[in-house]
Amino acid sequence: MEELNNVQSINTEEKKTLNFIEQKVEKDMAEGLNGGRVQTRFPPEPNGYLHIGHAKAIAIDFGIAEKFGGVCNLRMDDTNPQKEDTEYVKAIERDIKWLGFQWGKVCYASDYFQDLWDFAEWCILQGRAYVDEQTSEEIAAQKGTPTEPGTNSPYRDRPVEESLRLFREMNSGNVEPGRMILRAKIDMASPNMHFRDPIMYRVLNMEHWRTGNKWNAYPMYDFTHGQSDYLEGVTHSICTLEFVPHRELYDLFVSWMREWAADCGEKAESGSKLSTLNSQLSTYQGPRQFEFNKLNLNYTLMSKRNLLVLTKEGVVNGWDDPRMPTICGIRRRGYSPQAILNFIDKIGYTTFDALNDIKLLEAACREDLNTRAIRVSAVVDPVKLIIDNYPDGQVEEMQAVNNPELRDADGNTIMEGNTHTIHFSKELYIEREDFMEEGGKKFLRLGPGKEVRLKNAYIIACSNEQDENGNYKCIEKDSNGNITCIHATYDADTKSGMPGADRKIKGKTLHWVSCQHSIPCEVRNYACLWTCENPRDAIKQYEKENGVRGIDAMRPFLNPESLIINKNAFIEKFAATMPPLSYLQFQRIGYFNVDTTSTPEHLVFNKTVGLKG
RNA sequence: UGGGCUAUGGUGUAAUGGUAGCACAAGAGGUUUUGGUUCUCUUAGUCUUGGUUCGAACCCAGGUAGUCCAACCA
Repeated sequence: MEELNNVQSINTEEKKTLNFIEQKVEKDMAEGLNGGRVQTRFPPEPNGYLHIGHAKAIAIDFGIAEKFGGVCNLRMDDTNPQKEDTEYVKAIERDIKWLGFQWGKVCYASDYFQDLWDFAEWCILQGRAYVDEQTSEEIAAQKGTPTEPGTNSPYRDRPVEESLRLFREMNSGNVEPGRMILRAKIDMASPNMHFRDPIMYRVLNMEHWRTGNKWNAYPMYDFTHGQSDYLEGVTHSICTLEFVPHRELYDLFVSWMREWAADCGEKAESGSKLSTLNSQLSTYQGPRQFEFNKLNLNYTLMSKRNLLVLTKEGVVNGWDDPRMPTICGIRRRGYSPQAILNFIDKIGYTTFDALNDIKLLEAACREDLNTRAIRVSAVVDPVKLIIDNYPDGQVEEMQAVNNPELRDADGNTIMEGNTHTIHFSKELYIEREDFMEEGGKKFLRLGPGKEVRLKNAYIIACSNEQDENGNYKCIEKDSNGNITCIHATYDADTKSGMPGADRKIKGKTLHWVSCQHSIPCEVRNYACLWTCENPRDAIKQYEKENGVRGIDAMRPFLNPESLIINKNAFIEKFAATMPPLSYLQFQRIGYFNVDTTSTPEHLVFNKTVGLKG
């Protein structure tokens, strides 16, 4: 009985973690829909780089397939040859792999152009589609408004044969773009605007990067997506909330396609697509669309169109600029795939249009990097510290732990293979902010009369002796009063690892590097690109109020301090051996990543995120 | 002002007619050779008005607020 209870509680526990889409999938499987099969797809348009919003879609598309033993295909939604390019395909594939997902196969909407064409001809023959020869302005005017019904096109009831002839002509290359389109005959009075005789095909007379010159007329999204899902065998077609109004049309076209399969499948050559679809009619009910809320992050602009402006105008240095919300930008910034996935898991999938706090992403990042990052010492704003009583020219080698979070079963830090050598000498650099002449009681770092520990080294102290002018003897200053050098003495009995090192002191432990044994490096500090919480809305409003567009509407909200380059930092030698994209923690400062442009001659580090507090 | 969708602490999310829980953020304290980590604890919530019900965050109706839809884009 107890066992039974345990099993039950585990089951309910698991159920609790399912989001509303996963619950629907689970229910469909339990009911044996589509033969209990699950298939999803991730369908980017290859016209730009993937961003963290896509990561949310990727996580659920691939995640559901993984969770329910199905497959997820990567499908390039390439129905618009004027915007798409092969250059993006590779980047998309690379980013998905980096996130840790694996697709069943890579498909292209353009793979289905012939099927779509045949289906469209069938629709014409059924009297469900017609060629309209009006201008786009006329068509728009007839569409009505959300509050007023539209009116029928004069071409709506033209003979089927005429539509069929003109449709074929649309693909001949002899028809000017805009001259005619193929429309579905549905309902010009529908409250759903997408039902007012939607456009199925338009003439572009343009070469497609995959199909070349074979096609001159190309299908629209609404006449492609559900059909591609159906032709591929997708069961659950997951997309974002703005496609909710499309769902009815999606379902309609899928149902037409099933009719098409039933109608023409018998006569079709056996083994052909149509014949296969016909034979599957009873076991494959067809795809259904499910929608979730897309990712909105505060202080972040997500839309591809706007990101393109930022790169073109040189506001950022390319798509992989560490300030960009692109997957490649975030990767270069130093986020781990797991950090992104954990964040996505935390914000969840709902139908509420939420604005997520970027702090949650940063928290997820710290949480993951804490277990992953190699601890090193870097001094980003150096001031010289001389240990007066340390022998000139002496150098000591000490051991520093790479990652204290690497623990054995008892919770103790594993030391074996988890340390690296550091060098201690008479002249060191410490952070300027770690010394205060008048720090007060709460300032637990260095100052006259104060004692601190140098990480992995010795306890040191500054004397509070003053000269005849009342100046502290431990501080050297330039003519402007800036501190140029600090003097301290070390307690030789307190070397890290020795018994004397256990001495408790009031001061904190400071990081440091040896002047002679550290390497100058460049550290890039990042902040949000935007000064307002919701740049998308702010830009939109500014565009409206001032009649400007693009970059001019963005400028007022750009953070001038989103990138601050510091070329005065020093880092311990060990860090110079780290390859690009290594996860590091500069102790007491934050998480940093080796930039993709970093070389041993010119070390560059990107600040991923600061330590908490 | 037509239709669709949505509303739970500061933020995000759970509770699927039966004890409003979790994470982040914020605050207090302990531990600590990172003012990190970790461990305690605290603060704070069902948009509104009705209805159905023994019982409503959940179902229904109205209101309010937000959001999406009138591209030969996806």
